[in-house]
Amino acid sequence: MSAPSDPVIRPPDRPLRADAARNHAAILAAARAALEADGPDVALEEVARRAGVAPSTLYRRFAGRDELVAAVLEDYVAESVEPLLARAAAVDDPWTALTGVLEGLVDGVTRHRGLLTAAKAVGAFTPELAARTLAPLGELLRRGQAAGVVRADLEPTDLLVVVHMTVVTAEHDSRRWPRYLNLLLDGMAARRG
Amino acid sequence: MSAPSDPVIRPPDRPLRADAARNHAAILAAARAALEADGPDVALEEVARRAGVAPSTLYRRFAGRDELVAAVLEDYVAESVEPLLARAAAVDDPWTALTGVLEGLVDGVTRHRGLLTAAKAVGAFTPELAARTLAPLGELLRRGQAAGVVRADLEPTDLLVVVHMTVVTAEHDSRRWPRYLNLLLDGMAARRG
DNA sequence: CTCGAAGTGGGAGTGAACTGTCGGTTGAGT
DNA sequence: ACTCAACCGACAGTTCACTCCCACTTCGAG
Repeated sequence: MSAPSDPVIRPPDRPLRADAARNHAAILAAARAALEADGPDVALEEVARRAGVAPSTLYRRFAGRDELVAAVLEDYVAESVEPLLARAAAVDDPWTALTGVLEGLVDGVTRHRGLLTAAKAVGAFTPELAARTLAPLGELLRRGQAAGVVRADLEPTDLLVVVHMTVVTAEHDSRRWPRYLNLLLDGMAARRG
Repeated sequence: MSAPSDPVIRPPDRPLRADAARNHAAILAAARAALEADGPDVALEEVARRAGVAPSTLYRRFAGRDELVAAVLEDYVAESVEPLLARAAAVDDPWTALTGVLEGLVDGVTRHRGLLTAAKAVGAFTPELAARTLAPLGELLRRGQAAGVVRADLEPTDLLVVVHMTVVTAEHDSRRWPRYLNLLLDGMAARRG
């Protein structure tokens, strides 16, 4: 019942060996690509194939599908979403900041539908992860409402819902989502008195 | 290589025997229920179990998963969607007719997410099926535009997109979709002035 | 009511697709 | 040069789609 070389619980002090780190990164990249190309249910075998490693190696790095998807998601958020949110926070005009971040989110997510679907399926959206994006998003919303350009009854989660709504339109026509986002933005703008 | 008793290609002149027809209906009903309860990937074995028939009977009635899902979808459209469209066509006020049908569609589809997901996965949305709903929908849209209450640049497929957008909000909170539909309807109404 | 045909049950079985594990081997780091 | 982390390939085990078979039941035409 001991753990001879437990792949999951890894002492954070000892760094990965060079080749192991390479594989780790290759698997993450391969998983992201595979989720897009082959859908949210890709076989881990296929991910391993794309990464150029044996399936057993994948299982040594990640305990299973859940952990792999969670890692890919974490990777994506840290690399794409958070910088976007940070840039938006630096924009002066609240409306521009808000629409810009929504456009950026939709644009990114439409290119990672497979990942997001898989993440939902395995429950990779932890409260912590959600909070990390909702907090800055809520701040943008608050600024817009304070400036009187955004409807007062909107909540931070509404913004995620709006992103989700816009993203699904890409299934019908991948190039017309700005049209539908504008439809929603129309509804979100404060009513002119 | 001959076909001793080919289960799929059935002479359309000879009707099903009473018990066979019963099973056919039971399987369709069971499949619909199973798709909701167990998700779009339910095992056909499970469907057969729910229907109270042997797996072999299911395969005798339907060639495979694709055909079963297509039949369930066809059934659903004929039974729920088309009557709804027909009722809306009889409503006098164009705006009421349009919003009513959109609400009805969303309400129905949110209760059949599994079916719709499965249908998408197996490509059961044939152009013919789409046309059967798009034609009446387009007519409702045309009436609204003629009356000047709906934005002129909307197209029939936009209405399906709007339904889809609204339906996905149910994943976040199953009871708040009217809120988001209203957001969209705001954007769809003709600009006053 | 009778009888042939249509339909069914259920089990055994094939093959494919995956997940996850094991033991021997390689090569990175010291 | 030596050792152990990390690798690979093979494989056990599962699940599921779909097929085949045949004795049995049920239907419905005459």
